[in-house]
Amino acid sequence: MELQPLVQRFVLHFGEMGSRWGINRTVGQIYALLFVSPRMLNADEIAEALGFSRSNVSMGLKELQSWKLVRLQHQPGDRREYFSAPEDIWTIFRTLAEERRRREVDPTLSMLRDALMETPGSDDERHAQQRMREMHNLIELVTGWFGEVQRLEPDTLIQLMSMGTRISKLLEMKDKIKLMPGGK
Amino acid sequence: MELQPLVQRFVLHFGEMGSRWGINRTVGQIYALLFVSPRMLNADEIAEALGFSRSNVSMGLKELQSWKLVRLQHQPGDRREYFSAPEDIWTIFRTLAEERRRREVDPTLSMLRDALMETPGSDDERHAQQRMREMHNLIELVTGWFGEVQRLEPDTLIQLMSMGTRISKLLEMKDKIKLMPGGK
DNA sequence: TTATAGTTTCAAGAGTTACTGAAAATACAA
DNA sequence: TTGTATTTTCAGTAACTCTTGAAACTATAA
Repeated sequence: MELQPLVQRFVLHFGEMGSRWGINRTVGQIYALLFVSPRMLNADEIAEALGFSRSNVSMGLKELQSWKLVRLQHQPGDRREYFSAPEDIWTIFRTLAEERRRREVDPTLSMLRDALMETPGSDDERHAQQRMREMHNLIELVTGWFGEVQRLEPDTLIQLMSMGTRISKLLEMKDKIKLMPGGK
Repeated sequence: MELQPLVQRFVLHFGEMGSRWGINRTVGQIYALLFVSPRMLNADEIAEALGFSRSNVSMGLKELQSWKLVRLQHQPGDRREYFSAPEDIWTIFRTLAEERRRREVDPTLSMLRDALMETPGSDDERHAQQRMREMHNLIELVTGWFGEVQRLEPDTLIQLMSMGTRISKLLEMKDKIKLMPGGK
């Protein structure tokens, strides 16, 4: 299978981008290919299209499975495993955010919590702890909010995001209503 | 300068975390150290505290400067350059988001835009292009929204985030008001 | 100007991660 | 069961990134 030029550029770009994150080139390219592919692909097809060894693709797919970013399915009458990226891009976005939180944010939060439990033994430690507290609170606020917002319907979310900063007007309005006599 | 245990753990954790992102251990540790330090530090102090070579620290600081994550200042009567992380954690958060957008999102968006300009030469390419369009729109929506929201005052932002999903109630309310006779 | 404190660059070596082909394991069909 | 198709593992090598010490450079003080 020869890659079409449009797809080729997309795939190469994600290979490069992947390496800026923790993800390696192979994994980036495999995902990009699955993302734009009109049908499920098996490992041999992927290896051929991208010019990687079969074993490299196997490892890449395993990595993607551990990120829950690909779905595995069997085709009737074919023993091989076929892979695809989810149809809905919001699902992809959510999965990615969720996994990153699990792998990167949660361990950091737990380290910070431990550190905040300790009694500082000096002024410098007291200061350090104060900074850690600020970081802890920021992370909790942001991830907590993110977790909640993710549960909204994509439509509501799009509506919300399309509002941009006008959202702050809405907040002011809310405050006024609260202050009105008879307001809840 | 011996690192205090509390600070030590924090610094090591960020070293590890750094390597999961594109950032290397040295850079992660240097930033962590600056973040919790009660005063500005010079390169020698950093090198000594973390046990890295002077030149390694120099390169790390350069990297951090290119991310705009550290501030450089001279102390009166001292030739050496002193470094610090911004006091306000929201500033740090914003800078990080801004730089990541510039380095990772913008190039991706521009690649996608180019790809969307082209005329697909097959059904497969048409499908690929459709997927790229979905990705493009999602990225534009999210980053555009992010850009706007960043400009809000931290207080407003905190208020907004603390609302979580209750924000959707606010949206419904807005719609009702719009529908009311006499509503704008 | 020269001397010196401080910073950056760079080539080389150390360390790490990616990738491959071969071999082992697994899954299924006959 | 045996045979065959498919996937996974793994040891070795290739490629890449990190780290260092030495040398070059820069800025300031005398």
